[in-house]
Amino acid sequence: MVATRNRGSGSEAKPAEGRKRDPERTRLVIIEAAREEFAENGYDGARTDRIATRTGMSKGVLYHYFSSKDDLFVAVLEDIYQELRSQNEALVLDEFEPEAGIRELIAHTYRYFVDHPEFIVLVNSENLMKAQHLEQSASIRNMFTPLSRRLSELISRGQEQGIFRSNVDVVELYISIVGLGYFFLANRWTLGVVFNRDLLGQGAEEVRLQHMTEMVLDYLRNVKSLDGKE
Amino acid sequence: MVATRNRGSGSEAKPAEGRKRDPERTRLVIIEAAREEFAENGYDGARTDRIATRTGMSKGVLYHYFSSKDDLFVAVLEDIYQELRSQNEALVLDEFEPEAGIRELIAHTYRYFVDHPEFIVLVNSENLMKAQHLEQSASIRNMFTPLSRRLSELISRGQEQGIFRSNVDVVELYISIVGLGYFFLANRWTLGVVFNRDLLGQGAEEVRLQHMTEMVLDYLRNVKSLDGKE
Amino acid sequence: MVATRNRGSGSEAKPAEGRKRDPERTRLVIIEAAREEFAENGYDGARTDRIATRTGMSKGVLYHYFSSKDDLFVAVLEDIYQELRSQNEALVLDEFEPEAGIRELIAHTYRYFVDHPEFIVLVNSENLMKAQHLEQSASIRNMFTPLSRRLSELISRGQEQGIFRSNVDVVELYISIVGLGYFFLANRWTLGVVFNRDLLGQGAEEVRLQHMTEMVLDYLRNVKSLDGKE
Amino acid sequence: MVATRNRGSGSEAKPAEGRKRDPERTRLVIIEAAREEFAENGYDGARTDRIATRTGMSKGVLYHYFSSKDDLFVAVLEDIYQELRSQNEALVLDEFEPEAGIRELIAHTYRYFVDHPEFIVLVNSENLMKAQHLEQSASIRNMFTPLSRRLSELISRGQEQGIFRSNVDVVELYISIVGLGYFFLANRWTLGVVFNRDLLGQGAEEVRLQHMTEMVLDYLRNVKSLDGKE
DNA sequence: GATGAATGAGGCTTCATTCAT
DNA sequence: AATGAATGAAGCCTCATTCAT
Repeated sequence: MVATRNRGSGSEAKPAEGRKRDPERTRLVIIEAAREEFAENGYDGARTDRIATRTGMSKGVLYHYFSSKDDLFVAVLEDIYQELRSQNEALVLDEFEPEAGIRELIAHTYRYFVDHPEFIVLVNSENLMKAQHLEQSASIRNMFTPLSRRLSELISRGQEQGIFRSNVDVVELYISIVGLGYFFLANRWTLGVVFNRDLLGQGAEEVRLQHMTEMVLDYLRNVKSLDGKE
Repeated sequence: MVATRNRGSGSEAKPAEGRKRDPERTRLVIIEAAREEFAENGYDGARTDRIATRTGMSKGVLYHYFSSKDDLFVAVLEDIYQELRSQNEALVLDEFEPEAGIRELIAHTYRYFVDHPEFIVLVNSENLMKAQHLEQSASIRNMFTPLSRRLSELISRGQEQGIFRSNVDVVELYISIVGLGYFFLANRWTLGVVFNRDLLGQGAEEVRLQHMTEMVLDYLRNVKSLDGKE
Repeated sequence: MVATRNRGSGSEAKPAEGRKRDPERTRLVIIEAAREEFAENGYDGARTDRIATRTGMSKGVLYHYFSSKDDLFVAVLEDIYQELRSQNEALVLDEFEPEAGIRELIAHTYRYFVDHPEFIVLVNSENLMKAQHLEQSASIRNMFTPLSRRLSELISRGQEQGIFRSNVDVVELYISIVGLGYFFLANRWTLGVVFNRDLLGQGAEEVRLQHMTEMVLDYLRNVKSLDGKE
Repeated sequence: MVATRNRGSGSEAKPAEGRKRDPERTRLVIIEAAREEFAENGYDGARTDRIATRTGMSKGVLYHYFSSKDDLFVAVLEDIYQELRSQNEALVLDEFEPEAGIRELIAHTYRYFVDHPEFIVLVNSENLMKAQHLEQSASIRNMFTPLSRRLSELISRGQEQGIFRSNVDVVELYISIVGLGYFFLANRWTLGVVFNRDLLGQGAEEVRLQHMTEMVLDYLRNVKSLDGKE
């Protein structure tokens, strides 16, 4: 997202052509470039040289703005998490009926991952390193608790209407919503090989979305409580 | 697994003490060491030096048995997929009632990931590289179609008994079964930060298993078909 | 010294607060900052960034006043040598009896080095570079010949009074006077290690001064000439 | 010295021509090359690339033998101090009459510095860094206490014979013996400029030796004690 | 077969200096 | 005059791989 991404004009990053000496902008250009590089190669596979090349500036500039590759990685992570969160906040769940709200949330979340495949690689990298960067980042800790709360309210409304089950752990639910899409998108290549099925196209993506939406809703719907709890 | 891991004698890996010149064994020791190294650091983060150190042998030996780091990585991947598959095959699904069979499959699969966290890192690494190694590996392509078939049979039995829904895409289902656990286990660190919840302990692991089991079963159970299609 | 250091008001260096556009003053502030930086790190270890930081001004200013790091180093050297010389000149040797004059000179010189440890590092740095900067500096060549002359006069008086030996090479003598203190002060750290003795405190400094004073005076005193020349 | 330097054959360092794969020798070659580079440029001015070039080997080799530039510097320091000490030990002071012994010690020490100008630069560098490397080196701490003892014995003999003064601090004395030569040799370039005298040739070196020998002996000789205290 | 010394390309970072503003 | 962003050469160090022994 790089903070003000797409704000105002549809302006675009890259070498900051035309404008010169705009530190604010330069910083964003660097984060954008780093995001691409880290996304394509992971943390260890990323090269500071290539990040510099992507910015169209010299390598030294990176270090004028960020103290190290690590520091830059943190900035990229903060940026992309910020972006995901603001995407989430753009979705006003309380305008929907409970089931429709869930459907929206699932689709919205999934589409974010489809549109921003960088997120997956960056987050995988960070988990490989046991979240050592995120833990240092004040801006990220607790970042998703607001979303938890809003989801919680949605579920409550559904429960009050008698259409949603009781005993829903919102965090577990959200992890499932994310995980069902994330895992598929992240592991399409190996999954495609072991099942000998083409999972890379848009068709496969839509099939997945439909499947996972059903699964989540079947879990939430109240009917099963009749069968006795599980 | 390293192919014949723990098969035959209860012999154990490492420097192959006592025995000399057992090429077969040496090869396994190397794969074992490489597996650990790749698992802790990912492909790019792994160091051939450290792999050598872990084996207790010299670096030249690695290159005697494997032509490159890439080659070694392929061997490790083949080994661990082989292992997962044989774990799967140890689970004889047709001995179970349909629902119990699903429960077993979910738990079995999940526990494999819990016990072999290497799998996750290795597979993530391979997906970062778009499965370039796996695609070269004859032994892996189609590796999971047998499992698909067996799962399919289990579902069919459930459908015949009227307890499972119709219209189940077995591959999608299996991806969900795996993904619900894998995603959680792989991303525990960042999830823990953004939700400010401790997800690392065994308690959290069990909660997860229970949640995902419910979700999958709720999806499979027939009741919902009454509500009209989803 | 920075030329007019502490001259006139008791004003002090640093960011030149309050006053604006005082090029003369700015120049001095820079030299002062550079002196500290070079003194702490030697020529190669010094950083232009840190010099700028010490001045509280931007790096561009340095290059406005001095054309290069080298140029700045020359300015610092000239400044500190100027300072040493004016310290020397403050000592009016002809007001003393010969022996007392020597004692004063030794103590005065030594105390200068004690109080200005920068001198030692700067001069060592310059010798490492074979005095390439000094040789370009017109203001420094011959700088100490006045002192030689005054020392020479003092010795002559002593010789006339029959208390000092004949055949004294004044330059050699001055080098000894300086060297006996300089070497100790410059190499306290390694000497302390190899002799396992603490040489860093003020106690050790005073012991040294006394020892070297005795040595120089014993050399100058006439008595030995009785023993036959050496 | 590089440990076995000049031992056995008159073999010489450099690229280890002819011989291949002789780690022991390679290590010495590296230390030799590093010694030259550090001696010519000081610690900060030295370049690892140039050290590698001097060895005739690739840069990676340095790091196969030493973990860092720092580590290499320590090795060089240890080597040269070892060398100085063994030079010292080659001088059997108790074979000389007291005064002759002192003369020998002075000349011996001075000539070592003349022949090994590296020593001066290395030690100056180390003092700039406050002996941080030496303090970590077990082999150097206390290295000169044996010499102190031997010098002490020589002085005692002189005192017993009534030709040397009492109250001699051996460490101070030794620092003077070293310092009178070291300071001159180290600072010839700047001294030459400020006194406008050529101090670089062999002539100047010999004049210096003579002057400093006189000075030290005049200090040690007993006569002055008649004059009362100093 | 086995060792580990040696290679050399390339990784991350620094730094004196320049230059647009 | 002054700022500090930008440059690019170079600095220290790493690492997969090769090769003499």
